[in-house]
Amino acid sequence: MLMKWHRLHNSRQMPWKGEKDPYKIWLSEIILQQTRVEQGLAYYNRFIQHYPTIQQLAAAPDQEVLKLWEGLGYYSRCRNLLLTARRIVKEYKGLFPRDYETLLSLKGVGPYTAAAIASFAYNQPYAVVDGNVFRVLSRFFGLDTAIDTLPGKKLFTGLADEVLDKQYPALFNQAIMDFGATVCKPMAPACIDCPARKDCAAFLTGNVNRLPVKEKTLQRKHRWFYYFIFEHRGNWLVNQRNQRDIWQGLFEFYLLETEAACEWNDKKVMEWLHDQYGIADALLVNISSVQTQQLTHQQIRGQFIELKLSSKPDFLKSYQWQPKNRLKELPFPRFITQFLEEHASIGS
DNA sequence: AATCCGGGGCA
DNA sequence: TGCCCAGGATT
Repeated sequence: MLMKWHRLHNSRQMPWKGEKDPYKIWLSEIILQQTRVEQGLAYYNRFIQHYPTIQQLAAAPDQEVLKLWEGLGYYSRCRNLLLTARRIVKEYKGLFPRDYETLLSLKGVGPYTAAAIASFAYNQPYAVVDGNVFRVLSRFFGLDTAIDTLPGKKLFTGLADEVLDKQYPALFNQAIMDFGATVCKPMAPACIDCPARKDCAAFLTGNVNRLPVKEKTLQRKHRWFYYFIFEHRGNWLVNQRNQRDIWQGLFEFYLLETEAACEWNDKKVMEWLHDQYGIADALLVNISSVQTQQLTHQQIRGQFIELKLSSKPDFLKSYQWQPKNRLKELPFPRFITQFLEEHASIGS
C-alpha cells in the first residue's frame, strides 16, 4: 500500500531524495533532526554550496561552520557534524562507513540517522523510526503504548523492522516518512484521502486524534537575560558561551541573568555599573523594551542595555572586544540576532 | 530512565 | 499557549 501510494501520489520533492552520496545524506539527516524540512532546506543548500565534499567541511574553521548553522538550533548537532567529518577524513580516508554499527559510533548519529544512511545510501534493510513512523504505526495498529518510554520505543522499532520492505528499504523508508508528513499528519490528518483507512485501527475506532500517546509533559523554565552591550571606540564586548547550558559555542554580550524580572532605568543602570565594576564614565545609549524568545523548554525574556565607555575597563578578562565589521562574522543565538536586526545602528 | 538541547510553524 | 518537527548525548 505504502509503496503504491509513494509511486502514485507522493510529490514531495527534496534535493537529497534519491541521493546516493552518503555525505549528502548524512548532512541532510543531521540538519533534519527535530527540524522541519521547510526549515532545514535552506541550510542544507548553503552547506552543500560551501562544502561540496566532506573534506572541505572537515577543513573548515569551527566558527565559520557554526555561523552557517546560526539560527537552526540544537547547536551540538553542528559541533558533532564537524567532529564526525574530521574523523571520517582522518580515520576512513574520507570514505563514509557502510556498516550500521560503525555508523552508530559516529558522533551525532543515533539509531534513526544510522538507519537512514544505511538504507538511503546503501539500500541496507534498516527501518527508520522517526516521529512520522511512530505516528503512522501507532495509528495504523491502534497502539497506545507511549512513544516516549522505553517499552514504546522497543515496540515501534520492532514493528518498523517487521513492516519494512526488505527488498526496497530505501524506497519504503522514504515512503513511510512522506506518508506521515503529508497524509497521516500530527494534526488534521487527511484520513479522507488515506488509502489505508479501511485497515487503519485508529480510523476504524475513531482514535486517530488520540494517537500516538506521549507520557511526559515538559515544563518550561523562565529565565531573564539582561544583556549589557558595551561599546568602546567602535569595539563591542562579546563572550563565547561555553558553560553547560543553551547556546554553547555561540557568542553573546555581557550577560546578567536573574531569576526575577528587573526594573531597569537610567539611574539603576548607572548605579549597578558603579557598584559592580566601579564604572563612572559610561554613557547610557538605550534600554530596549522587553524581548522574548520561546524555546522548547525555556522561555527567555530580557532587555538589551546599550552603553558607550570612554575608557576601556580592565575587568572581564575572558571577554573579547570586537570591531563592528567582525561582529557579523560571529554566530549569535536568535534572541540576540533578532534584536540586532531591529537595531541597524549596531547590527549591520 | 530522566533530562537537556533551539527555533519555527500552526491551531 | 501547547504541540510537533527526518533525534541524540549526557547523567
